Amino acid sequence: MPPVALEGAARSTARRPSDRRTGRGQATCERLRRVAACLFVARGYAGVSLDEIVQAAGGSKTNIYAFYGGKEGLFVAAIEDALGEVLRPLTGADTRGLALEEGLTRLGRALLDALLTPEALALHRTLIGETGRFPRLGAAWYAAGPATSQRVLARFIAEAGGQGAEEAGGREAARLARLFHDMVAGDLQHRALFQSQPASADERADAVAAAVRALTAVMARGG
Amino acid sequence: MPPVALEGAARSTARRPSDRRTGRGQATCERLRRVAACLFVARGYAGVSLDEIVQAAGGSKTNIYAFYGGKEGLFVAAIEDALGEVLRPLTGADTRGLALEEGLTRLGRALLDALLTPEALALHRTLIGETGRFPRLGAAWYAAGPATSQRVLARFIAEAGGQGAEEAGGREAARLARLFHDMVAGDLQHRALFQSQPASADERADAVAAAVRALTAVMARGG
DNA sequence: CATGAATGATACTACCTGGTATCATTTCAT
DNA sequence: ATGAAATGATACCAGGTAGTATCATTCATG
Repeated sequence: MPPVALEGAARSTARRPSDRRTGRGQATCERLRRVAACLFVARGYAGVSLDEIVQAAGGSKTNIYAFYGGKEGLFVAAIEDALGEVLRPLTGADTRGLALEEGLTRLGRALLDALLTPEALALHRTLIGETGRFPRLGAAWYAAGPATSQRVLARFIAEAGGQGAEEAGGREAARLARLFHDMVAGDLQHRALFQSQPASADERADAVAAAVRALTAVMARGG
Repeated sequence: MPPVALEGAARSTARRPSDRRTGRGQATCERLRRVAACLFVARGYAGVSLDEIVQAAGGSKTNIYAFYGGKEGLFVAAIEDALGEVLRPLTGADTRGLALEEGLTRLGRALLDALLTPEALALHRTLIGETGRFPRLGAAWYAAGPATSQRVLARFIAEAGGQGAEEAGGREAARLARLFHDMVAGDLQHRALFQSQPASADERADAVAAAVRALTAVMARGG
């Protein structure tokens, strides 16, 4: 999946003196975005100052205002960059030809591993706090996160789902995917976000196993 | 459920010139906390200044430092106040004697109605952003939120749960409660938090119905 | 190589905010 | 009633930050 596009909003306020940009300029532009992403994700929008970003990345505030139009533009561009990375392991998982339970287990573990990464959790925290100021980012996060996960899961369920799933078409697979997604991620994600308890590998495996059993039960009985 | 106690941490930095407090003092102390709760919940810790709180609530910054020790103390006290209110409708729901599906439906709707309240969503957003600075508040939120919901659900499931549930004791009921909780709340809460789409009454009813069907399927088949 | 634009370093400006100090006013116990 | 303590209003301080301006330096292109 390509990174979600926010071009219009992000760049609208940016003053582009011209499109002739030096190679050096291009490089610092990207360096600023990368460094800003790390800092913003780790400490939130208000917790990072432009001076700090510049000091860590090189270049100068001149670049930030020329390229991104200001702090908000840089924030949007930086977060936008970071979004695509979060679910990489899930979207990259190969489940072709696997049996239902085996594939669900593999996808569930990949999902948990992706969601409970320190980076994913930090991004989640940062984003949720700024959804009011940057609604587009919130929508982009949902699209890149839960929506993407559910799509991947639904595709596999529709393929491997035997009896009940294919009858009602993709609609039913999507519903099952959402249930599975929430059963796998819900509680462990909450605990990680609020209690700072990382959830051991055993707990993750248990959660996935429980969700797999539950989903197969639902499918067998026509939930 | 009593409001979660954070006395030690919250008040530790507060300078109490003495315990003789005027009636007027007591009143403004509470007024400050109430007003601060509204503002903090709506706009986050960094988004509200002490001057603004004082201007809205009356009194003066002197009170804040005398009663709460500073901005952080006031924040903790204010959020602590707000926590108890969130799940009131769920903990107050009466499901005695109801059949399994009927009770689950009622509890599920109460849960969604509580979680998707604008105030609950705002509180969620504010808290998640400040979990790093105030870990105790994050834990308190989990205890007052998901943990409490799951306990209420588990109790009902253990009572009404017929065949499978009581065999394995409360352990199994707790597992089922967690699955149900996550199936009901997971996706709609995510969408509300990130997409600012409030989820219509129909969507809520559908989500609850799907979760109820799924849980009964799991219980019938021994998930 | 020369020139003008792009970039970098830096200083500066408003502005805001948490926290403290000051002093007038109110409250309450005696 | 009265005086000490609590409270309120206000001004002030120190620190920090987004954004702008300035000017030297570097780059790309003819």
